[in-house]
Amino acid sequence: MPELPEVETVRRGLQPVLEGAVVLAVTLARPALRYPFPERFVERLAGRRILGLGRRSKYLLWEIEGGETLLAHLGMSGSFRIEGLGAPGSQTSPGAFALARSRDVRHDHVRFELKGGATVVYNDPRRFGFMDLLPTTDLERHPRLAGLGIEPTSNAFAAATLAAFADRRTPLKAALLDQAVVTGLGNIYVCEALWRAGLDPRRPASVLADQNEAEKLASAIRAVIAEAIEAGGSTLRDHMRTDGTLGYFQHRFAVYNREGEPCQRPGCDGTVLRIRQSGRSTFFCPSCQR
DNA sequence: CGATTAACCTGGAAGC
DNA sequence: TGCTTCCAGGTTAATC
Repeated sequence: MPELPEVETVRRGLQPVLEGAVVLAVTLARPALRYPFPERFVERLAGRRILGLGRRSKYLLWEIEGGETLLAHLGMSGSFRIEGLGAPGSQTSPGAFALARSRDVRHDHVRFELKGGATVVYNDPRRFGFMDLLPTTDLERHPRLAGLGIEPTSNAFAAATLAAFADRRTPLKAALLDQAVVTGLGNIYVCEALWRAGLDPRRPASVLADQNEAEKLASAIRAVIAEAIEAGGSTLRDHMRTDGTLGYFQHRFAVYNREGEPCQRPGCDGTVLRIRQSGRSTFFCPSCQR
């Protein structure tokens, strides 16, 4: 499910419940998700306080008292939900699950019981997600985090970041999906950002050697990510917030999932096209994306 | 080196 | 009502 905006939405939903909370018990329904759970996962968490909840790219980082960090990735279909919270307005609305992919308790894989009565449940039908637990001091060296590029939400991200592609002939689409230069983008937001920038996804990434194009694309990425976070992410099938409500940025897609529809750019009479690039669908308007 | 493809898994939608 | 095929917000190992 999740690109950066969806993971950030989940982080913001979990933060008020997890930050400062003490883990009473952890229950695993199976020995592995995509990868096995780390050694003594349950024992290393039980009785500990959660100090903070961060995010790097599409990874959630739970800072645990005692110097360890829990790393969680949602894969394609992972979600967290909160149970047992009495606070008004934070209860899961009964109809909410039915709107996203139907939830099945068979896919509840991890339960974190917190002191005070709340339980955080990780559900993941496809099990492409995973969790790891490691000393916080080793975090940057974790194989999954070590190669990640700049966050598009950070002040460090600019047109100059994209100049790294100046000598790359790979298509723009593939370049932006690669997490090594800019990190956090996935299939949806790459398509949307390239449409906003008016760039053809098939163009060689070396087009970004042009300062003008790099500026346009950088601000398109920045804007689409910020707007999507603001909207609580995009719900296609699985993504939901921790209270069970859905993201709504999907209603603002210009091209993603809009094959055959007229291009929304004022003055453009093109039609949204779907093609296949490196095994994934790309949506774009061939008439105004050059 | 760079660039596609297959694989990991389940379930929903579309086609016949 | 089936039964089959395709497709999905990701990542990575294997294969050109």
